[in-house]
Amino acid sequence: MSHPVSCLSEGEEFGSRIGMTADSLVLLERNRTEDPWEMVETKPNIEALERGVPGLYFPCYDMLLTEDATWLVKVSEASPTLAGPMNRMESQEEPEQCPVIDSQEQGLSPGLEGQEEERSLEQVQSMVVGEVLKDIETACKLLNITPDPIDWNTANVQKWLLWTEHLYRLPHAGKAFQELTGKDLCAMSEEEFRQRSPLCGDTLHAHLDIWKSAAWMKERCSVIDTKAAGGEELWSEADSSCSGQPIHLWQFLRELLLKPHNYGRCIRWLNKEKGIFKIEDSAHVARLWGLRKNRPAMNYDKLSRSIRQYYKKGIIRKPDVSQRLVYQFVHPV
DNA sequence: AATCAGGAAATAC
DNA sequence: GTATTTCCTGATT
Repeated sequence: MSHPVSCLSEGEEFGSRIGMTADSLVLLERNRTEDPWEMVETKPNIEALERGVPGLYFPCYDMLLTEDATWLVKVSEASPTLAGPMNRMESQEEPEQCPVIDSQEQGLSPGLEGQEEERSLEQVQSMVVGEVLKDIETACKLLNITPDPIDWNTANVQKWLLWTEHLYRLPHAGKAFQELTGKDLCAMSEEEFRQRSPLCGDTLHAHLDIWKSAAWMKERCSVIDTKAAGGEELWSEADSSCSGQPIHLWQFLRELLLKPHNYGRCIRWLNKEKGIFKIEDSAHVARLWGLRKNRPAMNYDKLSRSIRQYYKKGIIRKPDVSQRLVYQFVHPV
């Protein structure tokens, strides 16, 4: 499974740039799990299958590989939150959102009234792409790196490698890419990746390919959006990842809690209204926090000490009936 | 053995 | 100065 598919018959620059390798696409679904750190088995996890549109699963990949990329633009129109960098807080208010519903609600392709099949296809496509972009954005927040690999410094590259390796249970290959910047990385062919890392170079290359494509899409969408909307209000809902200030632990915990889809197995609400949450996997949460803050030695002992500092500040407290690993936000939102 | 509670000092910004 | 991070002692689950 390691020959790049020359995609996109209409070979304009859009298409060829967007085109992902066959590897990338296989990776997209093979390796996605709800909680990367918890991954025990590699199972296909495409929600389309679980939600009962089996017939559309494979065709959508054909489309990804062969169609021109106008649907990507539609995605950007349907999901303005994807357009600007880091500004999709609002869509994450709904923990278990369904991208298909999203698309319908936001009026995806209103001009296709008669063509149910095409419409469904587009829904699945936008869903898949949306999920990928969402994952990338999540990873960016987590690692505190930019979505576009071209901007990465050597430290960012190492972080990404560490993350990707951990995410997909790859052998550690960071050393082979030690002194490379994102720019270097982006310029490398799949072959060069394999030379650096015979074991997983192709996989890493494929993943980087996905990131590159996503960044390119994002940039294009934001250009379109800026033209259309005058570039205003894209930054209105500044979240912790673009506010410039270093993130606070309580904010970070809130972010994890906001994404049960991704982190529900390591931290979850016991009572969202009261702000009571439970850390289900202390080591895991600590690892994520350490990753975010560049503290490789972070552990739950230290993380919990930081939480306890919040007691006297009135940010977090122990619930009335104290339970192990259970805390409560003093001011639930 | 893992968590919890704080004091105290170190560190990053 | 703030917000942790690091380290530690002792208590609790």
